[in-house]
Amino acid sequence: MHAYRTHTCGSLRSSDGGTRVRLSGWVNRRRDHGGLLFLDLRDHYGITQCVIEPDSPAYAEADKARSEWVVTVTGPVVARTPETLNREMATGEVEVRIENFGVLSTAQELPFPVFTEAEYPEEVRLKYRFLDLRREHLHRNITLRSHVIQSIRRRMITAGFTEFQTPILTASSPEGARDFLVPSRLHPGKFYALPQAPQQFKQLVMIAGFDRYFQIAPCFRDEDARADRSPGEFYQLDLEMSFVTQDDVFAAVEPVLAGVFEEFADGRSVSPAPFPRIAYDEALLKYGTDKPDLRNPLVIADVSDVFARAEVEFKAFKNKTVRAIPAPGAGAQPRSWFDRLNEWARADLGAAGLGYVVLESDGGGLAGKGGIAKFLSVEPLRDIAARVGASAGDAVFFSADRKDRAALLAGAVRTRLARDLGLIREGQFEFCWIVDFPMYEWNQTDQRVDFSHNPFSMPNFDRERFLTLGASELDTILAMKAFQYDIVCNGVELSSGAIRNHDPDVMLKAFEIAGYTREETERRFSGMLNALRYGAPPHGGTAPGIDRIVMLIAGEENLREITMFPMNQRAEDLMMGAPSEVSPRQLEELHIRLAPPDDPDEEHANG
RNA sequence: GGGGGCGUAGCUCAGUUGGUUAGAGCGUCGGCCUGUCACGCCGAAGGUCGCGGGUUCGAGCCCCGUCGCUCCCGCCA
Repeated sequence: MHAYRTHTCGSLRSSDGGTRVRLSGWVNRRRDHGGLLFLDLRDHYGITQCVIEPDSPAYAEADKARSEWVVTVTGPVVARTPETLNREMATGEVEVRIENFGVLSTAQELPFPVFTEAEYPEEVRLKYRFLDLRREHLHRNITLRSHVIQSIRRRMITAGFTEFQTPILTASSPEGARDFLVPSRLHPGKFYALPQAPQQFKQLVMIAGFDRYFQIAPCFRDEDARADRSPGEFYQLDLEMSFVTQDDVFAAVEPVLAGVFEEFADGRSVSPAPFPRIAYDEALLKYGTDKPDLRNPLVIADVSDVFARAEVEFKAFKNKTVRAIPAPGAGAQPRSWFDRLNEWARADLGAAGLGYVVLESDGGGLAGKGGIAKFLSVEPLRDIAARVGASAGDAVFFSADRKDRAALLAGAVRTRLARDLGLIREGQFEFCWIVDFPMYEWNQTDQRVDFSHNPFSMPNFDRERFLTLGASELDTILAMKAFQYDIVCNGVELSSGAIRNHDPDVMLKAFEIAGYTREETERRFSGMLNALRYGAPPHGGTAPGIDRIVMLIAGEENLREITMFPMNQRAEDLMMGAPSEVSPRQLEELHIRLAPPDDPDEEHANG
């Protein structure tokens, strides 16, 4: 007989009846009937009911077993009678009669039971993560994560990509998020940084001639957490390709993502490739965000010109950007529903207010009721209705503000309306590319030009003209687009990518426009610029977030549900006790002296 | 750095207008029970009401402060 098991706890069926087997696992539940003891044995693969009677020689030993003890049992597989089989369990048609019983490991009373999916506080779940991971739901999510990554890797390799590892200890980068720093022992006063992304390395891989690179890459950023943003560390499907246009990148990525989502769709539909391409400006206008949820059927329209007309005398909307959001069927909602939305917009969104009008049929025509209806005569009302595709029985909401704020407010209203009215098409994965991001933006506070997103993106602009742009051509500079794109699924930004700037002259000019002198750019990005001067192929790529892909597939709202050992919101690992203090000797070796923030207790103790 | 929510038994939660000894379910422990599978029945143990201060004859409840968890804003090229 095998030392620990001949079968797993998920494998036995009625066809195994009569076989003498050995199982090992955790005691999931213990049901003591006095004259009959049931022990449900659980391992990674499933649960099998084991049973023993008091006259059995092994009874005394088996009777001691408690929840979550690790035990091993030997005995024959017995088909259950029709009255006693359990169709809820995969192994429910059999049970194992315990003839030999051994305890491999005992367990203290658990801080929370692991055989239910009840909700427990994060603090407890994280401190005892190894117990939480025993629970079916989390156990399944983590296994799913592994399968998703395996599928991605297989598809990437099939598509002709090669996986390479890039360094974890690297140099601090001057742009972007805060770095995690690692002190150098050999170089007093100097630090490594953990990579925020392998951005520069993957470009160097292209310059080195490897053509198609990918990596399930760990990334580190010392920024505050969100439900969909881990503190500290996360993984990206990092990829880069040589001799490609933006469309070539899309064509390579679409089948991989669509394929993975279809593989794990489990009845949900996936938007077919090619995914829709939506220009950044168009996304802000129609959806009020650069990461639109296309499961939401509502489309925003600009109606600024309608309120600018002389005949429309509504001062609050004059000289503002006004966006209209349709609310299909909302005419049936009570007044209180509109008031609640208005109050929400004021309190939560900081809006001055949320205008609305309810559309009614008036003979053959259209009439407005409620909200700002009295300011809208038939003509403007009809125009607004036509633009958002609304008709009698619908309502239309308005956001009015400076252009950027009006767009974002309209986007928030669009999302809220679709949720409240039950319009979101659940059970779908709706992908899109957001393209034509602006290369630069105006920094109102500092009165200067900033990079809008990624400073290493190639401007979508004539090269010779770009090199001669003057500071006075601000309108041209701010109107310029970049070969920069995001991929979005169900309102979740999965990745940003770009066709990179592989031309050193264009890069120096790009930074000059953003206020860097030539010398400064040469100094800060010397490694990259140097490499570009030795024959760099045109190249580009993207980096979809693995965690967010798994979140979408698993249908989870929080990264902790799909991460094996997550940190809490304050970037602490409660199980391992990280971050932790280190010994004076370690600090000495690293040439580090601490200067912690003032601690009143400390002062008191010293004083 | 800022804002919202939460904090009562190991866990999930109830706790009225401030009023006697702070309760229930699950879990744990003990007893009974031969077909359960969320087994059932009986009993027991288990509490710094997050912490500190205040108001009051009296505080889980009211006030002030503080800590922790969480969600959001800032931040995340």
